[in-house]
Amino acid sequence: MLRQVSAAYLLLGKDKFKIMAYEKAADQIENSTVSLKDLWQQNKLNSIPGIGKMLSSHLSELFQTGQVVHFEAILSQVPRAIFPLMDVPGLGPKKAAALVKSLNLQKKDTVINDLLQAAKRGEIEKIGHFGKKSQKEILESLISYRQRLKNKKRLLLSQALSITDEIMAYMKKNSSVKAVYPLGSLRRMVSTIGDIDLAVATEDPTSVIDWFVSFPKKEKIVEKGNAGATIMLEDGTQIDLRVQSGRQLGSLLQYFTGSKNHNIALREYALKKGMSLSEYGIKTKKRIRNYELGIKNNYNKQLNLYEFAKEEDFYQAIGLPWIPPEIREDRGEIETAIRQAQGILPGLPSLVKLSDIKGDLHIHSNYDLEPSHDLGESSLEELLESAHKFNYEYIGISDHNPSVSNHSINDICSIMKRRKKHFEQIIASNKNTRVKLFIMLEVDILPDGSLALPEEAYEYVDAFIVSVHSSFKLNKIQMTDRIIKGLSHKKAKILAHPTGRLIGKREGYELDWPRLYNFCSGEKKAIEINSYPDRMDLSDIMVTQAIEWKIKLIINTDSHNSSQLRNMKYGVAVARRGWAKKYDIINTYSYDKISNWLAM
DNA sequence: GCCGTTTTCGGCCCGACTGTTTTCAGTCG
Repeated sequence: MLRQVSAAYLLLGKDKFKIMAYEKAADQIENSTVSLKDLWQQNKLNSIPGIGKMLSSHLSELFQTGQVVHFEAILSQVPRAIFPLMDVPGLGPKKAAALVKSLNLQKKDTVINDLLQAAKRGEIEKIGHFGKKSQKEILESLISYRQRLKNKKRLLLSQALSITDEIMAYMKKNSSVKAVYPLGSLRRMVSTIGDIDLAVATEDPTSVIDWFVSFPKKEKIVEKGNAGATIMLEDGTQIDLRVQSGRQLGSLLQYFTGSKNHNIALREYALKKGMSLSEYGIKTKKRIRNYELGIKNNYNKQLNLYEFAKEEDFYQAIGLPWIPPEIREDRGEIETAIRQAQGILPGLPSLVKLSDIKGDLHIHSNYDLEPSHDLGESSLEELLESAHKFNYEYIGISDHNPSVSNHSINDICSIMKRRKKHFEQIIASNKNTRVKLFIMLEVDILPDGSLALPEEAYEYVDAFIVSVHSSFKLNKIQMTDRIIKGLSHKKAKILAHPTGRLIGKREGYELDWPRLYNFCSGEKKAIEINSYPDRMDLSDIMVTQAIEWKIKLIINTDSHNSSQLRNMKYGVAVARRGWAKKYDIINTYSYDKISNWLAM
């Protein structure tokens, strides 16, 4: 709504900075880690930067009455049909308004198709300031927009990384390419990736750009210039390339890593110190001596520009410590970095690293205990061997519980007993590894909150994980009661894939999170960060919340195959994005320490 | 409209690319 008002203001010729203020408020709300409605209820709307007296009163009105009289008055002065058009790449408020007016497009529900037909009939090129090329571009953009709406999807991080490997290998074949870096949301390790951003250091930009746009899997060249280019692959994925000389690489890496909001906030901060930041370096109004920037010999006299080959030096020049890419989201990292530079604690967190991880407690083996869900594909021996390669101290095998409908209580207990014995024999005879084993289980929490197995069955496990695999549609209260009840068993230590989301397929279920956090915090239950690429569950923002509640977190892979143990890096990425430190994550603990916790 | 350890007035991130202009406007990230 704020964006629509902003567009309307633009068309009505209002002050440019008022328009920007609305855009900024919209950005900040989108980027906010707390719900706007919660803030409103606490009367703290203007705790969001960019929302002041006026906007918070408008938003209060929205929450109270469902609409804002002032917004409606503004929006009624522009044709509504422009707003759907503004979602189409290449069309902004001005072009959308010109098209709607000239072609008399009134109906906002059909405007996309109406414009498409008009383009096909050749009516756009007749409008002033539009030409043949614009018409062609708009037509193509409309078609691909409709296409993408149909199979609308962002890439999973894992998918994006595999495409990126391919194109990076291709780029490296060009001898002018000195180095190539995956940047943007990829470098920040966001769970889903919109487009792929690459930077290349080179002294011969033209040849590198020509090479890039000749990538074999390219569907079309979206744009091409002196500084870079954009191509689109067959599946609609866009790849942006920027090229620059090594002398300016530091500022390019910084700029192209983003996020957009981080960069804006950083530039605003620097500007107050008289420094103007860009991907090329830093410009200052008056000549600053090198030592004031903390850097030597980086002043380019011809361009009146300070250049930085290293990203660390770029941050240092602004007076800040280097900020890890995963937390560059304008969620407080700049303020924290400023405080750190002033010697005020706590500074930026020392984020958990992949090498800190000492084990993985959510792994499915191929031992057939006749479960209601899927078995794993690898044997315990294979899993131990894989864990050994990662230098793990321990793993936990958390197979799905035996199906209840097909077995009597006695059957279940004998299956569980057999499995325990089988695992213990393997461990006893396995001389190849010192990886220790926890015999665990992943137990369904049934809709009424009871656990799937009878009490006697838990005698044969060290501890177990609980999770929800059915009845996702319970209401908030029922679902929260259910999970808390399930977690209340003494041996239930971990809540697995806590939101139940499947990225792009299923939203998480309704849950009273503060109540669950409070329970887990008090009862010392751990919440899982599930590393499975389409789960990534908890999300980064919820990791931050859980840490604020002093909840123990554990990063598991939910592997169904020994090769999936390597997915741990995705869960670690989520944890890092949520500002998790080593000791927020319990599988950084030694075997003894985690063993004690499991037995608690 | 928002915001403030140099400001309650006077600023507001910065640059690339495209198409249509004849020096720039619109859009994007």
